[in-house]
Amino acid sequence: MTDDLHATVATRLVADEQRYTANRRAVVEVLEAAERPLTIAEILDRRSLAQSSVYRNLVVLEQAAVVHRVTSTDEFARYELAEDLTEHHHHHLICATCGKVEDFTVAPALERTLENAMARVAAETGFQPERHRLDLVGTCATCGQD
Amino acid sequence: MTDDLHATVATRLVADEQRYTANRRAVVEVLEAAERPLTIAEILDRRSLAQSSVYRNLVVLEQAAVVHRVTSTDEFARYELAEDLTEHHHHHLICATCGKVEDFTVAPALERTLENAMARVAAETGFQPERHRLDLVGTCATCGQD
DNA sequence: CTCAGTGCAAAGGATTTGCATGCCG
DNA sequence: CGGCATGCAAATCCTTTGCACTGAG
Repeated sequence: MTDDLHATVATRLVADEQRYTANRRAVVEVLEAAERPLTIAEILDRRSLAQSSVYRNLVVLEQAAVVHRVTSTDEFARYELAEDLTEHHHHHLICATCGKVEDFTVAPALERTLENAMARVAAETGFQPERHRLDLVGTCATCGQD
Repeated sequence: MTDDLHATVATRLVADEQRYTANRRAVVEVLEAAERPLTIAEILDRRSLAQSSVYRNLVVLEQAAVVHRVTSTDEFARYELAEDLTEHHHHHLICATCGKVEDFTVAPALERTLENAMARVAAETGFQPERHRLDLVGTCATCGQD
């Protein structure tokens, strides 16, 4: 599974005329090991890398559709592996207090309903939807212990 | 309707021990006139106000539940009037290319399904959902004209 | 009079970029 | 060898803050 992942990443980078360097692999490994989207600071905590390289490589990886950028309520950008590189489609629980982002999934029936709604919107407006973002914003278990 | 709006805003601010000043009213009027969430720069374009006052007043207005902060794919924060001050609950079409945010609504049945899903997640995890965020990310009509 | 709100300018902090060096192809 | 990736440090840019001033109650 892991080998598959790196092979796929390499393919996507090559398709984008980019190399799969050691630093880029390091970033992918960190995100693979994480169970939730990580901030740049969290990536740097887990691997000793130059900050600017992480920023630059995340741009490259996002452009090659390897990683996905997630926005929370705070000012930090967070990154996760693209959904089609991991097991499945998921959504986010966003803590309005601390900004932490956790993953969750919903029933397939609801997903299908969402897809239908997206298609309808595309038909009614000039907007071309690529993906949907269903997040729950609230208070995480940790911040809720007051 | 407009008078109602300002009366409600005033009430919320008073409840938060804040005044409804001319600058704050100006911000509310700008957001009321807009048909989509606006960036700080867009607010400043529409009214001649000190940048710092806009930032500070948006903090106050958000805390009083008068305005709501929306995150897009770009680095600019966007603001809109709280949903319960305007006609109805809506979602956002977010352009991945230019960051622009437009409003849209979905069928009530889908909304109810979403509410149910939220309640289930709350029961299964320690997370306390306050609201949901269903956005469609894609390409807007303008950026799609290539 | 008092104190919150305002405006200007300077500071903060995440992110980006310039440039010299290193390394893959 | 040539060119992209890297790392350090400096620059950017959205946002926040310090401070003196104004105005509402």
